[in-house]
Amino acid sequence: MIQPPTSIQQLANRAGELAGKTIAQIAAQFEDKIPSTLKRKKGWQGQLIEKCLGADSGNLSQPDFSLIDVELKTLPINLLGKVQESTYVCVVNINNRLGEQWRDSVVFHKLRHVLWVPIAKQGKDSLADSLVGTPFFWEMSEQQESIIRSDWENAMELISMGSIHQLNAGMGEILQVRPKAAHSRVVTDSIDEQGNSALTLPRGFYLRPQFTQSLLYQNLLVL
DNA sequence: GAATGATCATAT
DNA sequence: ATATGATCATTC
Repeated sequence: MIQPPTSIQQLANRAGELAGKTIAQIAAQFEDKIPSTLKRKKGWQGQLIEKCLGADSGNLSQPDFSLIDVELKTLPINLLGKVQESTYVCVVNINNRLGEQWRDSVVFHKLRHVLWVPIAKQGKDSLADSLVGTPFFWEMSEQQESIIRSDWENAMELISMGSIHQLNAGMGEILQVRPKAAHSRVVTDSIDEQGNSALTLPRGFYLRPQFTQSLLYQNLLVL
């Protein structure tokens, strides 16, 4: 068990050690068996990096490194540096904390300061050979915040009106809302437009790949 | 090929 | 049931 980092510098040092290593090299330190595919182990890579860096928040709704308030995100890319997937941020609070302010939201706290760890897959199924790129820190700028805040407020507005059924992945310039559940029959409590209790599919907030791609380009990726 | 909706594993 | 870690797979 690696201790949680007590300073940004300490985290930066640890993260820097990962650059240029393969997943196999990193997993070897923990004697972890590498899955042949992520098909049934979708969170495996992210959790491996968490272990290396000392993330201590478990599944609490707070940034991964609790002592320094930094969130960790792995960023799947290809060898050309192209982002391959959207980035999950957190669950959408559908029937809880309605009326909360942006700066008190989980989205804001998680995205305020993020350590991105790019991971490049070599081929179609070579997890072990995947290369870790140069990790980089990102602090949300005022301009970025205004867009993300607006995306968040628009989504929360619909939900508070009981119109979550109108929410779809096409909305939101940077932050979008998509299903987040074990399968499509899962339901969670919500309210309908008449204010009555209702059931709906759980949703999550995600960052569009276009946005994380721009962050990557701004940070001179070196593999 | 990108984007949306669906899904997988695990911890609490 | 709901939070974490996400990617898969079908549709557009």
